[in-house]
Amino acid sequence: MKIDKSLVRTFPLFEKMDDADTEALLAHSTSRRVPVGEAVFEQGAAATHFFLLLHGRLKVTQVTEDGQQIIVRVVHPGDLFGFAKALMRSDYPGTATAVAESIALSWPTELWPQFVDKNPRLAVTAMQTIGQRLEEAHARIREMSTQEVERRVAHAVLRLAKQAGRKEGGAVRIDFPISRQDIAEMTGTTLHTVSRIMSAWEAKGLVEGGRQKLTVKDVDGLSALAETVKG
Amino acid sequence: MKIDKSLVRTFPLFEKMDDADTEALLAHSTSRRVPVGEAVFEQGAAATHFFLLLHGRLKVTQVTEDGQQIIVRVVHPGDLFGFAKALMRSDYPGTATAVAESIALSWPTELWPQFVDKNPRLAVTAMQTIGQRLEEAHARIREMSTQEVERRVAHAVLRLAKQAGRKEGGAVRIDFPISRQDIAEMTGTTLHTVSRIMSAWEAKGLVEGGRQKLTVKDVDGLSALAETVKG
DNA sequence: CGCGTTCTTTGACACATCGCAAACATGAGG
DNA sequence: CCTCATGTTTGCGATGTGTCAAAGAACGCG
Repeated sequence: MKIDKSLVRTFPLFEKMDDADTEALLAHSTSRRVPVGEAVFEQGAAATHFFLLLHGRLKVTQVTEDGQQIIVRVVHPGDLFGFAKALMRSDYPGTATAVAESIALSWPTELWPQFVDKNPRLAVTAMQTIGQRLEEAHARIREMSTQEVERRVAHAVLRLAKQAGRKEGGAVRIDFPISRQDIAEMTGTTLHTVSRIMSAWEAKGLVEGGRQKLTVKDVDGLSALAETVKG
Repeated sequence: MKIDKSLVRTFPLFEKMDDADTEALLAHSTSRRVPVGEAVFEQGAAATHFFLLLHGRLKVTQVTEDGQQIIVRVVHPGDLFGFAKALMRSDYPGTATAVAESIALSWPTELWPQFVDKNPRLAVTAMQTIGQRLEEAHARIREMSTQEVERRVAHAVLRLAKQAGRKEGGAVRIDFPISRQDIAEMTGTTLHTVSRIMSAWEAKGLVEGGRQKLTVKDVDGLSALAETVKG
């Protein structure tokens, strides 16, 4: 799979890995196409594989006991995901669903220890990733504890713009279909409130919305809003 | 230090470790007494050591850019804490402050790799711990996204009762000084709201409060409240 | 033992946000 | 090209929670 290899090479994770090792890793992988709306794995299922997203976009969601859904994170190309086993879990804590046509590589979890053994760098990266995720989670808790909805939404949108933004002139378009509902589930609010807020922003010329579309027209303006100390 | 060793032995972390290894670990450690209000380490400081709480109780806090504080977690005896380096971080993400007279063991972070090497079980436990923490963080995000304050507070109190509860007849007293402010910072609300809620609970006979004191008198009742689907 | 600090309780009020409901827009598929 | 499903906008009323303010209670310290 030549295409895979050259693509994989562009990811930070494999940057410092030599060709032989990369090859070895890929040799054991299975590539899988995931159409929009389909899940790579479901919350609670036995964690049989871990994954690397080659192309596309996924959202990882969790459902609460009483049926409400939240988006835990968005998976971008180059991200490792679903490595529950590295954390000594036997099942997936969330559901990973494609929001855009995606391609993912997968490995059986049993292979994880070998890989780590053979390539300590992988372990380090994995640790860093997990550390980052923990930090992100805490940042989100901090936000939800102390900030009003508008600022939270602003942060979320800016984050998306940074991670999945596509420059279009002075504006940045978010590169995959995302609904108000999605943003609401990422920020702990309702789609109604998100819609209202974004309408206001649109009036101010900060963003431009559309059905499952979102473009940030004034990054600085939105940043200012996100950082504003109330009062 | 015989006392340390026999105490340490009671912790799950060392349960399956043989005496020689335990001894070796302890040999490199430094024991430190932490009076109430004092910090073991501060947010942003270089992560020079990692720790094990022997006795007492700590709270780990973070301050937001605009000065608000949140409690990230409570550290109980037997817990490993401050191992930022295991996550490839060079500084501590939060501040650990004693809320009760405490004793902690510490090791230089440089020793971490050796320990892990020598005792793989430690690595596994550490991973599990981190996994748990990530999960807890997500659970908290879920709660904050979907539940009203009263349920969140109920959950927080029940968690504390489980982790730091001391049976007193049918009731469970939380075994360290905790203020309404603390609970507010754990649940993302204000001390006023917490106070109001707990007054209501007290009227219903669910809990009994006092200055920095809290006793759950009716665990089942409170649990019911925590799980209640609104409506 | 009394003083002052810290923590807690309570009231009144404002307001952000949710819930409900209905109209509207957009894009996909026949 | 029309129609239906899905996503979006908007209004209105209800209300949970934050904010401000002040009094009261508990504890530590001199």
